[in-house]
Amino acid sequence: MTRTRSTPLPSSVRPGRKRQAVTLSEVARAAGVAVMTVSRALNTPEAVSPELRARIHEAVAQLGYIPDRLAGSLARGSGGVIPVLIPTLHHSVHVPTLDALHDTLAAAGYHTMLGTTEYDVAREEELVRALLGWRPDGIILSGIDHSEATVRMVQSAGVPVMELLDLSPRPLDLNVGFDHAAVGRAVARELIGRGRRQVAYAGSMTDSDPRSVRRMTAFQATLAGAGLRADLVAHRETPSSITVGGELLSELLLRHPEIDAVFMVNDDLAAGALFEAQRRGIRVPQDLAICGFNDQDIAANLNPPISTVRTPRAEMGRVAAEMLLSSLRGAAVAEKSVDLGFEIIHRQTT
Amino acid sequence: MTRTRSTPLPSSVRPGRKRQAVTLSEVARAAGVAVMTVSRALNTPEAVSPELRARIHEAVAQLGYIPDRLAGSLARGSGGVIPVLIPTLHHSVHVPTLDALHDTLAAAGYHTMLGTTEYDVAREEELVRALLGWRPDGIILSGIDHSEATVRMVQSAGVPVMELLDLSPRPLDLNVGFDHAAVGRAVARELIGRGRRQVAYAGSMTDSDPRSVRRMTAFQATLAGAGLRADLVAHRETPSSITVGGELLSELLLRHPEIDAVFMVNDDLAAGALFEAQRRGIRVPQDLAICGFNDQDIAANLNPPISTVRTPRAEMGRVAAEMLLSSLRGAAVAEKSVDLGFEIIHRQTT
DNA sequence: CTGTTAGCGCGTTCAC
DNA sequence: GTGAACGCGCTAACAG
Repeated sequence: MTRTRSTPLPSSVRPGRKRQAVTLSEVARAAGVAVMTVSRALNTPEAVSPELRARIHEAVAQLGYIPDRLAGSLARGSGGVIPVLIPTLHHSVHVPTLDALHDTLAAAGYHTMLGTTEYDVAREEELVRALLGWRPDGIILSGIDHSEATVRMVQSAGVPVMELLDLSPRPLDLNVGFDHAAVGRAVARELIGRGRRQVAYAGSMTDSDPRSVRRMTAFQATLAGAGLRADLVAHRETPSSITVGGELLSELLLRHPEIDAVFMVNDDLAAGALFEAQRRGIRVPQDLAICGFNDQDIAANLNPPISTVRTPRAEMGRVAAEMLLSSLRGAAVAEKSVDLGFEIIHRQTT
Repeated sequence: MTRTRSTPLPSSVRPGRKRQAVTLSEVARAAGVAVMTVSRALNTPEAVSPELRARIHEAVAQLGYIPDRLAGSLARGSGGVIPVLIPTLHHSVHVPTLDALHDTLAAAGYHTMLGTTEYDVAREEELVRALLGWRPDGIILSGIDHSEATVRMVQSAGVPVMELLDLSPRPLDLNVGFDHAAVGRAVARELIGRGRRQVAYAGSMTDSDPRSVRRMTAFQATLAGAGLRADLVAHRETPSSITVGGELLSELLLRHPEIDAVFMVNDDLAAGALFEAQRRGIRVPQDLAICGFNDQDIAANLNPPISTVRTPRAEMGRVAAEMLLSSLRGAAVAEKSVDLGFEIIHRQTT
């Protein structure tokens, strides 16, 4: 019994599968060469004689052949996809990171598969399970808080794993981010240092986002350590926005009219708080200091410009992608974990 | 000659391919059933007896088996990926659209492959060629301006094609967007109707973004049609931002101090222009009317709130994904092309 | 440099 | 309800 049919069915008549694309063997037939030669002409052109190469490329163009990456990846054992799991797209904070990630990976020929966890470890686990099915060359996770199953899966996937946005004391593999607790401490100290005594905290996703929790906890601990109240807090579980910022300040003012400073943990919240203060005739920073977070475009441009914390949002993406790529190239990555830091930008609202 | 080896090599010793993941047959062996039974237990559980199903699921959990989607897709003939090509991620205007798209597709079990064209049709063509290699179930393009090769490729891919963000007189297949020329006309008429006579236009990516070109051209034509100057224009080929908005207004004021209105084609530009006007003591809207575009968070919240154009950014993503999905389910889509419209939001800057 | 052989891991088909 | 064979489209390994 032979495996080659003397008269292969034309693809249009082939039963079952709904595939119709031009295949390698059709190109081979058109060019009058073996399948393998076409494969080589496409993947390692220098290994094929110029004449054949020309004939083959002509046939490829003629037929509009597009290599099947499913088949290629299956045969090769891996195929150039890298899942990127970011927290959310309902808000644009993570866009610069995603952008840098995608840019850098795409430039190296990798395809990005997008997933959003919405700050839910169960959802992350489900996504990881599904995406690992594509036999990715690497995987990029957000944060350092994962379910046990997630950890097990990515560890046994046998590919580089990047944990992004946060710093882990014990990374699964690669890790790029900055220290969110340190942000909380630094901002608290900054506000205290400038003479504030009734210091409030306002944020969104403070329950579900572990990084947010770490910032807040450290912030409160620092206040308490300085003998100040640490319970002046308002928060929402909705994405942040200018509008929400105004509402959070109103809420704070209603419950604690005595506050003289507030850490609004995102610049859009800070902007909203600033506008609300201006509507109420509260002088900023004289009556109330406002500090934002992330150093987004809006912070520097309002009047007065808002003090904030510069975070390495794009850098994290770029550096993470580069580390993953060099790990993929087999280079031993010197630093498995890198802290990209942050910086308090003092402007006119504190 | 037989195709089955009596003693198959353990995967760890298998030469060449660097695959290590647990396979169906390993699960089958562990559960003491045939490969096909495991496949069934996973894909059509009702076709397998409860006892076997239980044994199989146990083995799956035990071994940490994750189905290989490359192999599955290859065998099945298609595999649940949908490429989404958006213009750019260097700016967050397109994020709500991408978010809605991804959300809706993910909920239906499809995986999103991300591509950014950066307003370059050659780059779009390259991306389409590469992404079509994954034998996607559908494809989502931005805009209606493509290279001939792109058109040829997507048309012969035999899958639904969505053109998003703009309206085409002759869609390749599915189409969701709104009329950008109509926006230009409407804003020009609005400004003229409010008594403005020296009406300027300022935008970014005005050369490379065809939708931007259509807005500007129609805007200018409407001014000219009303007997007004249509050459009061400033633009940049960089992404828009608050800072750039201020710079564009400065440029306009330098060259044409007589302007009494300006259409800043993005809300961040409009915000920057407003701030710049405030710094210069120019009264808005008395001395200068400012109209933005996109109705982003910032527009409604500044003081004064900025008049703008509400565009259906998230709706486009949702509707497009839903249309694609119903097309995928074989439902004949009633309307191949849908205009989601726009709305001028009059606030206090015009 | 070119062709041949033997799978990659899974689903379809058709027997039992 | 279960199993065996066969092929999806492509590439690694080995001949020639």
